[in-house]
Amino acid sequence: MGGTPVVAVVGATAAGKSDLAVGLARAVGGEVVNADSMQLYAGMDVGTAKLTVAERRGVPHHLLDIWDVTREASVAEYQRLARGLIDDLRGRGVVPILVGGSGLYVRAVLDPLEFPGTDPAVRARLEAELAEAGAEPLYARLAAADPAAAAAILPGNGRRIVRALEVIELTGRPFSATMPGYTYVYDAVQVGVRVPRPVLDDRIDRRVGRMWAGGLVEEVRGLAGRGLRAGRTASRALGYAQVLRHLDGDWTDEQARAETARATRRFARRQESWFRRDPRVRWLDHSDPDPLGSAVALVRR
RNA sequence: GGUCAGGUAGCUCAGUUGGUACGAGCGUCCGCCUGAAAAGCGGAAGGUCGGCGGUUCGACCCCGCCCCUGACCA
Repeated sequence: MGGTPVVAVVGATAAGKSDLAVGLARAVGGEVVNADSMQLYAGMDVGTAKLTVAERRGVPHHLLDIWDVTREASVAEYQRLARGLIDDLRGRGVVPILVGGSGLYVRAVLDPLEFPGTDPAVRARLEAELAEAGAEPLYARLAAADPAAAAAILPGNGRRIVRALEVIELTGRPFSATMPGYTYVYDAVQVGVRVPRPVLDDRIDRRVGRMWAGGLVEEVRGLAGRGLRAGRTASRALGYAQVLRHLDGDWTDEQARAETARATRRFARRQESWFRRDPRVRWLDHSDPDPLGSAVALVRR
């Protein structure tokens, strides 16, 4: 604690986080730290609505384009990078402005989350078992080994069951299946950006339209040549997954576009429910005539 | 004007040889989320079964008329 605060701009996709962050950075002497899991990938620009250099208006942006699309994402790795960077910025008296809609990533930075290690071999073995036998037997094993974790994880969620079993096997200790309380590890303030559903849905629609007009299909085609399909995380990104299906002949261009918009709307709902839950988020009122001014006030307190 | 097909959840459609709609997918709303998180998992709310009459102990399923949609014939 102490020193410059860490600011986080959160909210659903297309709500207007990026622009607000740039304005905020210019107003309080800050630099932007990306907290969007997909903008970490180099080459994924159009589909992630990454700000162009011009749109960044001179504000340094960190943690963009640092991963190759073939690499699998990792919250733990992101946490290390982001915290290192934040310490660095604060040391220089710069206000770190974390911006992104990846809720878990934001919490991994601001809250005391500790990620137990991982082991590719163990993981692969459990995943193979999941694919072959389904979640039931794995869940039964988890229930026996760690009742508390099993109680907190739904029986059908193979993904979380596998991770829990992996942690137990690796550490010999129970898996913390529930999030810690809302406690900051830094002096921090989260600014929430949100707009009414109908407005958000409309913005999403138009944004997806702009992505298509802006060459998303070409971007994906290019990335496909650089191994996008082999990227476990990147290949599933909104827009990218759908265009890949289009390129594979499963969907028409129009279907891919419509599916992208639909999936994005659904994603935005999940983001809202994630951030809405955090009582510390200071939401900007949609009708606020001067959202930037209000955000600056929240930061300066 | 005539023939045929069809009118069941917001949408696309199942379904009951007459006995309280077993509905499904999508959408909507809500919740969960500790190394894939733009991922993954779960819950809920929605139906006068086109309208009116009739047959029947009982009709969404049978009969009649009407309305609407589509195709075809004139």
